[in-house]
Order: sequence, then structure tokens, then C-alpha cells
Amino acid sequence: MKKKFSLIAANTPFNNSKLIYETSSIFSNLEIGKFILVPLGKKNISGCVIEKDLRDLDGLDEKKIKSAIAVVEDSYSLDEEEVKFLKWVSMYYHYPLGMLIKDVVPKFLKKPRSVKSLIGKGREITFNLNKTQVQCVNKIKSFLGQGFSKWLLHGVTGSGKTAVYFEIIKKVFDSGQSVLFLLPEINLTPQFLKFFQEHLPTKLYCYSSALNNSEKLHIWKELKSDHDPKVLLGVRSSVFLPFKRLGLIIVDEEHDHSYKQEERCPYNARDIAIKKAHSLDIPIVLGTATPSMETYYNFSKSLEDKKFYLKMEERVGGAYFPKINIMNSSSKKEQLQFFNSLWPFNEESIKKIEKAVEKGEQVLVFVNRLGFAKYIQCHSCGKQFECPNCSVNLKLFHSKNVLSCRYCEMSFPIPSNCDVCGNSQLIQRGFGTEKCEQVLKSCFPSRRVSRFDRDELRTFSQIEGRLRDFHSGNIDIFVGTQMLSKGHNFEKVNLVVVLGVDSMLSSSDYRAHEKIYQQVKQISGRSGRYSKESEVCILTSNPGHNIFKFLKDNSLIDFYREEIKVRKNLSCTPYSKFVNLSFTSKNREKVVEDVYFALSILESLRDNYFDSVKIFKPRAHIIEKLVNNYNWNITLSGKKPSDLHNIINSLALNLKKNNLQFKIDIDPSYIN
DNA sequence: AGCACGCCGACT
DNA sequence: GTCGGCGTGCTC
Repeated sequence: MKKKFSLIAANTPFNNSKLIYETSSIFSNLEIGKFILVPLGKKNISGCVIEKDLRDLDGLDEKKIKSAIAVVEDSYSLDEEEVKFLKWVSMYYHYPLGMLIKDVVPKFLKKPRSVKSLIGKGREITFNLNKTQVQCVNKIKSFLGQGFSKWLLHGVTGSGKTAVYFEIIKKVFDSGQSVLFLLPEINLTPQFLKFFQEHLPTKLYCYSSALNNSEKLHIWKELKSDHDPKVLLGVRSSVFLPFKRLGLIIVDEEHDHSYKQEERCPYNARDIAIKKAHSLDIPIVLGTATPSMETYYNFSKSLEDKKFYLKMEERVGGAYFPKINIMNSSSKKEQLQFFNSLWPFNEESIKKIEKAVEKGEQVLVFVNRLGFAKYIQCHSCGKQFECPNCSVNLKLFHSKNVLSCRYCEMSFPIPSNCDVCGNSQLIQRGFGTEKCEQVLKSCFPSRRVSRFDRDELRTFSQIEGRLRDFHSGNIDIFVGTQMLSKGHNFEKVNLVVVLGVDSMLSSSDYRAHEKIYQQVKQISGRSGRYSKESEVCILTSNPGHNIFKFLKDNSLIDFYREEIKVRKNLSCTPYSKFVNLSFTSKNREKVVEDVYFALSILESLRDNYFDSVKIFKPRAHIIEKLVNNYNWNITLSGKKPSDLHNIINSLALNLKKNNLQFKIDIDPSYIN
């Protein structure tokens, strides 16, 4: 009998993860998508069949090809559509298919632990939808079951997006189809889950990092075998789940950067969801209060695009927007921080907080940094205490009484004097949540001040406990990081104080302003959800900055119009596509040599074939040394995506010959 | 990515 | 001596 060969995608970067095996001796009819056990080196590993009956052995000597061993299990396989889809993701992100499959398909287990799907109670609920909500629902409904359509639901915080989602989801159920509801973070699932559980009459699933592999595999298998309509609430990795009869995808908080995976395959789940909706020919709804620049642009290009751009500009129940108050934190009086016991707050903000708590309200304080001080410095010689493994200063934590690095595990006891000059006066620079907590506690000794950050709260139940404390009124002032800014509904909060905006303003990333706008908007959404009068105080040493004008006037569209001009002039996203190439080595000279070698190849490729590609000079990553590895980048940009993809492929071929590895990040979420 | 192999420094 | 640290090289 003639031998048959198949192409297998396995978890190895070797040969771009695609390996050829002889499969005819064991399997007469092997299907694409099956996982089989194959020998690789001295080990047996599992891989997915991506092509069968190969005619071309890619110039490989037949003797070198080994025989596959066994099928992993019949019920554990991908179907051809999934393989096709994953192939596309692998191509688009230039990430080896076999490693992608390993990343997004739950590992095989004989007997996965079962997860009880929740059954919604389906209690009838009649929303009093306002006119805008009804219009949005009707528009989207009229396109359901009509194939692919892409919607932007741009609704300010508190405008009632959930009700709109709910109505559409119900309609999709009526036609017997399932819904994928994507959320950027696991902490946002409970509130939606609770609501859907109460009012939807169907099976509900949650999919997030809170599940272990066993539970993930169980859900994965259940989705494959069970055709009943269901809703799955999930984080980014759930775009890869194998739904049967998927009728709708919703991407909530579309602009959120948590949709971008930074490690392994750096994909953006929102973009993949759009591609998935397109290939399944179903509608997709992107919801947000602050669209990303690229989404805003995509929905404003033409009149036709604008038809799918739905705006909800009012808060339901006629609630008002908080007043945005920009405070100068570097007025003369505040400047002398050593004599100012209120720093990083100013007098005005402390007074506001005092007034609010006296009224029996609660106050939120946002700080974008953990710890007590950003770093410490010798007063005499200026020495800063740097991490020995990373090119960053060590951060001071009072609670743990250490200096520690946020990138590696290193921690040191706080030194009593400078190891260079012996001086014992070490100044604390910068601030974090701990510092703010301390200042507030000393300002308000009789009030209950509490912290909400990942340093203080390590487990899911700790987070829930602390939130319960706050909701029940046991906490007056809550100091937290971004993890407090999303999703929560606080009844008695009408004052929010935002600190640390200045460090974001000084970022070199071209998206910095967009991010600030989105974050501040998100944070202000926590204020005054149930009140007519509420306020957001932003402390900055640069109150005259343009961005604050837009924030104050609540004029997002004006801000975007201004910002998009900048993008156009600088040829940034959405006018140009970016790709980041990163090179790493333990040896600084080596990485610099590598990156300039890559540059020379790129330049000649560009000159000969891809003149639409723009190449930025190699430069060190913002944190050049990370856990003893030196990181350098080359950024490419261009208006022709195909040229970008082709130049990367050519570069990869060239560098492989030289045994040089690098990482590719398509549409990176920041550029330094 | 794993994994084995091999070379060197430290320690019962 | 031998245990174990991690640099290097290989895998259809």
C-alpha cells in the first residue's frame, strides 16, 4: 500500500510548528482537525492534523519522516472550519499554528471535571426602554438573521447598554441560536451573570481564568456536543470556543486593552471576534462608552458605515453627568511637598472629600500605581535604588517594609543609608496607593479608609469581601487602582478623585491621550450613578492641557476629531498599520548587533520590494533590561497591510538562516 | 517550546 | 567525587 503523509501542527517553534508524519499505516481515514500522538525527538507529543494526503513533502527525505502513533481521542478534535479559522489567526499574527492551538484549545484530559451550566430563571422583566434604546434595539433586530453586520453601540456610562444587549440576546434565542458575550476582564462577569441568570430562560456559562484546564475542557466539549441555545460570558480566550449555531457576538467595552493578549500569540480578541462574525456570517455588536480611535474611525468613514453607528447620549432615568473639576496640583502652595502633609493631594481636594464624607457619602480615590513611593533616592549623592535584574527603580512598599521590583521577584529590606556615600537621608519620590491611604488616614482619623488593589487583595474572595464592605457602608474612602474603575455600581459615591494623570500625560505612546480620555471617562462613570450632583476631581500639574478641556466639556467627539488629525499627520493607526518586532538577549551587545542586522535586511527588502513600508530606527524597549534580558525593538508601519505581512515573512525566512529569533506583535497596543 | 546533553562550580 | 546550575543544539 502506498504511504500517506499528513501535515501536523504541534507545540514547537521548530519548522514553524508544522511537521510531516506518515499516517497511513495506522489510520485509514484520518480527518483534518483530529489530534494525534506523534514522536518528536525522544518524546511523544500531540498535534493537530491540518492537511492530509500530502503530495509534496517539502523536499524532505522520506526516511526522515516518522510514523504517527495513535489518535488522542475521537471526541477531542477540531472541525475543518475551526482549523481554517485558526490558520487565519496564525497567518495574521505570524504565530506558529501548532503553538496557537496549544494556547487556545484546552489540554486533553481523560475525565474532565464537569461544570454545571447555570440555568437562567427567565423571570420576565419589562424594561422601560427610552426612545433611544428602543431605536437601537429595533435597528439591530432588523438585521438579525440577515448575515454579517457590524454595530457600534456607543453609549455613555449609565445609558442602559445592558438593556439593549438583553433585548437583542432574547431575540437571538427565539431563533434557537447562541450568543457569545465578550468582556475584557473576569471581574466584570458577576454583574452581567447575575442579571442574565435572573432573566434569561437559557443555559449560561462563564469562561475565564478562574476555571482550571479541566473545567475549560468540559465547557469546550459541551459546546461541541450540545446544540441548545446558550449564552457564554467570557474573557478574550473565549473567542476560540467551538460554538454550534452561534447567532450573535457582543464585545462589551470594545476599546479595552485587556482584549489584547501580550504574551505568546499577541492577538486582539475584539478583532478576532469581528473576523469570526464575518466568517460565520452573523452580526456583531461592539459596545462602549469611549470607542477606540480605530473603531470610531471605521464607523465614521462613510454614510453607509454611520448607519451602523448607534449613539446613546443620555443616562437612563435622567441622571446627570458628574462635573469634571481639573485641579492644579502644583500651585505655589502645594509645590513644597516636604512641608505639605497633604501631598499628593491638595487642600481643595481634601476639603471636598471631607464635605462628602460628612454628608454620609462615600469617596473613591484612583491612583494608577501601587505601593508607597515610586522609588527612593539619596539626598546627598542622588543615588537611586535600581533593581539588579531590570532597568527600573525599586518601589517602596511600607506594608511589607521592602523595596521591590514589579517585573521580577526581587525584594530588599529598606536600606537605612546610601551604599555609595553613606548618607542616611533617603528621600521618597513619587506616590502610590499606600501613600494615598496613609495621607487620607491622617487627614481623617475617624473615618474608615481602605485600599483596593491587587497588592492588598490577592484572591477573588478577598476582592468580593472588600467590595461587600464598601457596599455595606463599612468603608468611607476607598483608594484603588484601575481595578476599581470598571463595571462597579456604587450607590453612595458622588465624589471621585483621580491622581497620577501626569505620569500618563508624559508617556511617549501615540495613544496616550486616547487612553487617558478613556480611563478618566471610565472612572467618572463610578460617580453619581444615582444622584443629580456629582463630581470628579482630577489633580494635575498641567491643568491647561488640551485634553482636560475636552474632558470637562464631555465632548468626546470633538476630542476624537482633534486627535484623529494628529494621527493622520503622524501616519498612525487608524491611518497606518503598526507592527512591532522585538529582539531579546542576555547580552546587550548581542541584541544590538541582532537588531541592526535585522534592520539591514529590512531596509534592503523595503528598497527592493516593499516601498510602502516605513521602518523606524531600532531602539531599546522602555525598560531595556527585564529580568536580565535586554530588549530592543524595530517598529514598522505602512498603509498596505499586505506589504507589512510580506516583509515580515521575508525577514523571518532570512533570520532563520542565521538562527536569530524575534517576536512579532501585529497592531501593538503601545509604541514607545 | 521542551528536552537532553555537557560543562563547570559548590558541598555532604 | 556527585549534585545541580543553565548555555547550546536538535527535533518531521
